[in-house]
Amino acid sequence: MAQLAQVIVDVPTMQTNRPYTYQVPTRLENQVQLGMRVVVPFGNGKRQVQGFIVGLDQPTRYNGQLKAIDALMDLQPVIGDELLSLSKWLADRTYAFWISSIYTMLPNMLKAKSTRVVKIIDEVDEQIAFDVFHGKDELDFATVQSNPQIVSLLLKLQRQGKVRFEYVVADKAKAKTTVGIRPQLSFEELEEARTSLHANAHAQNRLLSYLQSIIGKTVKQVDAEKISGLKAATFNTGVQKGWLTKVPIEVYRTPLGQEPLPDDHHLAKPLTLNDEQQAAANEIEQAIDDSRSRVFLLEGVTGSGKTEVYLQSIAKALQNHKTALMLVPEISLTPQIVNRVRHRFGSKVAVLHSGLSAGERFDEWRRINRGEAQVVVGARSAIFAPLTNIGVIILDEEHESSYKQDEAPRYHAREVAKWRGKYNNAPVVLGSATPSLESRARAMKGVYQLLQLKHRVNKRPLPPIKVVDMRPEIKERGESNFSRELLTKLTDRLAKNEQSILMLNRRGFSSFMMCRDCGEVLKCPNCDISLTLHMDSHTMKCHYCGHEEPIPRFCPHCGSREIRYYGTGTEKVERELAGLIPQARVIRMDVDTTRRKGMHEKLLRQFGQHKADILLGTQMIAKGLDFPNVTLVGVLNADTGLGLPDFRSSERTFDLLSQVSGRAGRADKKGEVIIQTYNPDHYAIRFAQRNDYEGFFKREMALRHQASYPPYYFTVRLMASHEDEAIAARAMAQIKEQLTKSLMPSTIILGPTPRAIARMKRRYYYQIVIKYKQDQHLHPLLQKILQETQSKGKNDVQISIDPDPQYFM
DNA sequence: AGCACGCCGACT
DNA sequence: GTCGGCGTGCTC
Repeated sequence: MAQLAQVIVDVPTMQTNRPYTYQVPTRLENQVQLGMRVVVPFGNGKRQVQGFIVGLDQPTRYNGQLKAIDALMDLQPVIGDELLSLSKWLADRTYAFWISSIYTMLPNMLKAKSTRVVKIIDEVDEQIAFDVFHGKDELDFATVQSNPQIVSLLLKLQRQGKVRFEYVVADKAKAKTTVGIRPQLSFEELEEARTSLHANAHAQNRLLSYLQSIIGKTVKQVDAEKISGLKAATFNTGVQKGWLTKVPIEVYRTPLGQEPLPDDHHLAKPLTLNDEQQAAANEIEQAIDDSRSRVFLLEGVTGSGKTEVYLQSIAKALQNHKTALMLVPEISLTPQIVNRVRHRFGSKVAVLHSGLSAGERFDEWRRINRGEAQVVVGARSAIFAPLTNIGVIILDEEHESSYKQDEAPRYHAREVAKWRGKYNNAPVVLGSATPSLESRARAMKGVYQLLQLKHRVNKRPLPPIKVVDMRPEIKERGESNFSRELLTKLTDRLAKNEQSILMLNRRGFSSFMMCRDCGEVLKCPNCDISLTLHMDSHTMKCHYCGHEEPIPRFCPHCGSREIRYYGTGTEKVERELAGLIPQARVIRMDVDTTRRKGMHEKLLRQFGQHKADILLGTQMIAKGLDFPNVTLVGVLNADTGLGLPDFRSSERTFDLLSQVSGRAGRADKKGEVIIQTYNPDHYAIRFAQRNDYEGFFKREMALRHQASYPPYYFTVRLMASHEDEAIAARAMAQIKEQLTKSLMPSTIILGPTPRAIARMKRRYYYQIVIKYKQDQHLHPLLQKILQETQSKGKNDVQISIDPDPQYFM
């Protein structure tokens, strides 16, 4: 009986989200392996698609005629056993297509491009041959697809049997190569060739000697030229005479500034740990030794030396002949941290981040896949690095929301890390100065093991934080982003030739209403969550329960007319600053000034070289920066984030303020922090001012408990969209009915409500938020809803599901 | 996704 | 009568 293979095809729809069975042709029987890419026929006609082998020799219940695999795209599997089962789990967990989660784990280059080509097989009209086919005998269908006239013409020609549609699955995965030189003859034969040379053919004579010295080897031509001192032309002559051949040699693309460091010399030595660090490291290293899949929460204030604990844990894993994976939020994946790891572990390190080109990314991936790199540092998607035998997984800044992917598959890197930790029997270390409430709560329950670093390595106290109330400022001086106090301090730093960092909090740029007199933010009477301004309907809406009210003219709290929506931009602030302190040199860092590749690093380098006095930026400057000459940090608007319709808004504000405060006074000079706010008494700001994580945690937990939010409840968000608002709304109403019928009474269903941006890309969005403690009906029910509402075209309601959403907006 | 099949309106 | 519109259903 013929060998069978189960294949997941690259057709991301609900209907095709399952393996299809194919026959393995005899010629491929010895080569097929799980996790390889294949080209398979799929559907009517001659359509070909890329697929992945996810099973071999499993019985099939399919009664129809099986088709055969056309070709294997790989000699070695591109997904190992671990990642294969992870992909299945991921698809299930996040309600994504299996094929989508497979692609999420792989570099883009492994996604083959499938093109349709129209080939002329019989004489066609001259005019058509010229106009449509440009005189050639084939045509890329994609180039004419949008022209209905040409499309129908081609279809007509197809019916007449004059043209044929063909499919080409083209692999984009190309290794970069350089020219290599290999002697073609034996030592004696080369010697023989020497005798027939002209007496004055010195170069050829030298080439023969050189070739004799590299018998049986392949040398890059660039190196060969350097060593032998010969020119390219001489090597070409050698080829002509049959002395040598040129062969491609695979080389890795080297990202700029990431040239491999040699392993052998002056790798940075481990630093000496203090008692607290040592205690934490001991626990982690013990777990590595014992191959225990324990989760640790490493909670340490800024400057407490978490990174050194990470590095020594990685060293331990390597010592045990295992590999290590370290995740860092993209935003803090700065050369500073990367270099620290690379200087410790040299060429064992592979780095994955968004700045790499597709080719560079593919090469780093291959280095890992081949076992040439044992330490991986990267952002979110690096959690899928093809490491085997992982000894430890580290997530730095585990509370960062960027660990959650906000498009399908909507996975959280922390959850994937825990899965891989379990699979590999390896500990997972979650590190943060301000752990997420979820993680900290688990640590309190003993689900995670809490490791605390309470003291800073240099024993320096954290900089004092002053909160400035902007309400009287505005009253006395009118519109300004700068309080008198902040201006005075900035001028003072300028005089002392010290630097300052100013952060403009861009979170919450969306439109909410706040009173400039009393700081009151307009909230929903039912939900205790800010209302969002909807300009289309001229109303304030609650995105949780759907409550709606007119835009207020007076503050409902103090009656002031000074209630308006809130927000400002870095550019505006920069202009104001130029007017107030014209002599200050300012570097502005936001999405606009850092869009170009390498600009981020360049601006930071300039600031580090003191080419500016003030670094003005958005959240992107809150993390990881370490400039010894910075003695003042100012937060222009601490409270914008508080106005967001998001139950995590306080947590995020607390995190942000804690982070940015750590940027001041890193070295010997004393630092200080100014926080400007309209809500000086808000607990997130108060606790941040006192560096009191513990206090914040307790207070916030109480609020979450009271309002039934995570970590007391799990959440899922369902979204439906349609061009017709009524249809989207109706679909959601029906879904709600289904949910209410089948879910447990303790499960809370909120909505449906229109989303903050109710209309996007000409579609209307509605959402339902489900809060539950445990409900075994939920998962199967959501799967069922997805199946039933499977959209067959843009005329159908599209449903998407977001487990553990980061935002509810 | 892409393609075929199938059932209705305006044309060589 | 047929060409082609897009609703429906299937792809091992």
